[in-house]
Amino acid sequence: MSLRFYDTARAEVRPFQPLEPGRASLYYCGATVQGMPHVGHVRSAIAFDQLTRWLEARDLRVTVVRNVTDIDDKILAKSEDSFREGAGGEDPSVVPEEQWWALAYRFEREFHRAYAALGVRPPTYEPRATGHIPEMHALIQLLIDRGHAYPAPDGSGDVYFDVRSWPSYGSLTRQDIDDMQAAPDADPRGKKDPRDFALWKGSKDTDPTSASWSSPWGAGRPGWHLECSSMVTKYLGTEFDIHGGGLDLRFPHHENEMAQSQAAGHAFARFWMHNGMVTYGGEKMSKSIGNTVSPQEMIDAAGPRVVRYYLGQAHYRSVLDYRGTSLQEAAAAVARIDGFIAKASARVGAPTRGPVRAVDLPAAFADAMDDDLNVPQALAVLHTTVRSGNTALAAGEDDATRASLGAAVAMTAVLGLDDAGDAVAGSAAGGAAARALEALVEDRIVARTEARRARDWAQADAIRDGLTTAGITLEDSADGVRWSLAGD
RNA sequence: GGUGGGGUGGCCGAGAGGCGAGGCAGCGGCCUGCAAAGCCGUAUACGCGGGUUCGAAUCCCGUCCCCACCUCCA
Repeated sequence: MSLRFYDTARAEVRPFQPLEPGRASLYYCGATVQGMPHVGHVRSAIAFDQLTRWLEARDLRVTVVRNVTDIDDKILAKSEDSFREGAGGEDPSVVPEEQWWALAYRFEREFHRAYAALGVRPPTYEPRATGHIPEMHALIQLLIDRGHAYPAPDGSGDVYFDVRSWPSYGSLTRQDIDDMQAAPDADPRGKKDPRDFALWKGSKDTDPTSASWSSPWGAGRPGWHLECSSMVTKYLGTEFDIHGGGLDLRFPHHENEMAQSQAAGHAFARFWMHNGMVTYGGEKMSKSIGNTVSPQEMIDAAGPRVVRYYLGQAHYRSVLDYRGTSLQEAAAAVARIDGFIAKASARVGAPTRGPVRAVDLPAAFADAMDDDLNVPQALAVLHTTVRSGNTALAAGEDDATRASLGAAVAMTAVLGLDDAGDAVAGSAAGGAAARALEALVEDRIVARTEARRARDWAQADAIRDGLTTAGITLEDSADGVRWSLAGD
């Protein structure tokens, strides 16, 4: 079977044929950098990182563009708040008297830190909204010329998209404008229809001058949806393969994006892919509810590899409910995989790492990934490989061990576990402290081995218990004693 | 009100007409001086009620419940 993905626009899984043979173009929505990243942001990035890795394994050259929304209402509001008397106070995430652009850039760096820690490879390019004002102006003008946008008649300087002028508005989410529930607090301003959305927002007196750009319709700043349409077209063209993002972006963001791009005459995305939400106690994790867990909290608790495994283990479209025991369970699974990789590498040598190609992977794994990235099923193949590898290892069958090791390492690379943390626990971690630790542990292991040879079990166990208390686990085997740090 | 997605064994989580995915936890065994790790074995699982079928977790009808989106949100 060949590659197939679920396309939100058609609500079905269908075969994926790249627009251009041998290449694929992917645009997915990054963050509005108005605060610290939370787990949901990172899950989305991991999902599209897995997609990218799989497309590459299928021999496609992938161009990935992920935007940074660095100007919006919340960014401006938070910056304004930081100039209030006593701003910040006990909240360490607030920097007093911080300009909006400084705030946006500070959080952009936090996102990069989180992505990097979890092995999300950087996209090919990461454009910022504020860097594409001329492209947005051109698109607005095109929409006005084609009769799908209009400057507000109330003198606000706003320019709106005219949803009633675009018959297929609502088609991405299969909604009829007339059936939609009107927002209770919607401000109609100068809109012809309450569903009309801002392409350009006229400056208000209270806006900082640094957040205002001149335009043919008056000074102002970009509307949210417009940036993506402009940047997609600039970097990937008027038609491209896949547009991704979180499920909550389907409406209104992606609906509006699709409407304005297609109304401008662009074919736009061939596939729309959306990842499921992360919930906490059954409710969507979100800033407005306040039930968020930060990636950093998870990393501190379980290490980056375990967090990567946890967030990437469920199917990307399903809801992922975080519970207190989630990370422990993931840690046990990762320890099993890592334990095999470490022991097998010690026995037959570490496999050479290079680009992973689907044809070199177990067929069942490749089939699962081809089928709309069925990661849970792919993981089952990985675990089965680990089990047979352990059996081969115990039986001293080096060729079989080597085969399982190579397959396991390749599969972890596709899933992105290779870039998150270090696979080899204990020893060789680098650095003076690590070398010192290794020397000390090895010394204790030698002492214990001598005690065991002398059948002095009390002494041998005392040494092992001492190491256990220090968080070091010993494993005896025919090939010698292996040690590892707990939780590593 | 509209539009999507769900309810699978103690827990997580695939599957979508017929050999009970995989992981975690548990139990029994092998291995071990004892452990750890590993291996083997181990489950009247498919929200509820009907129906179709030789056979249904998978199809059909009905019904209950949950989540997301329709306002900023990954």
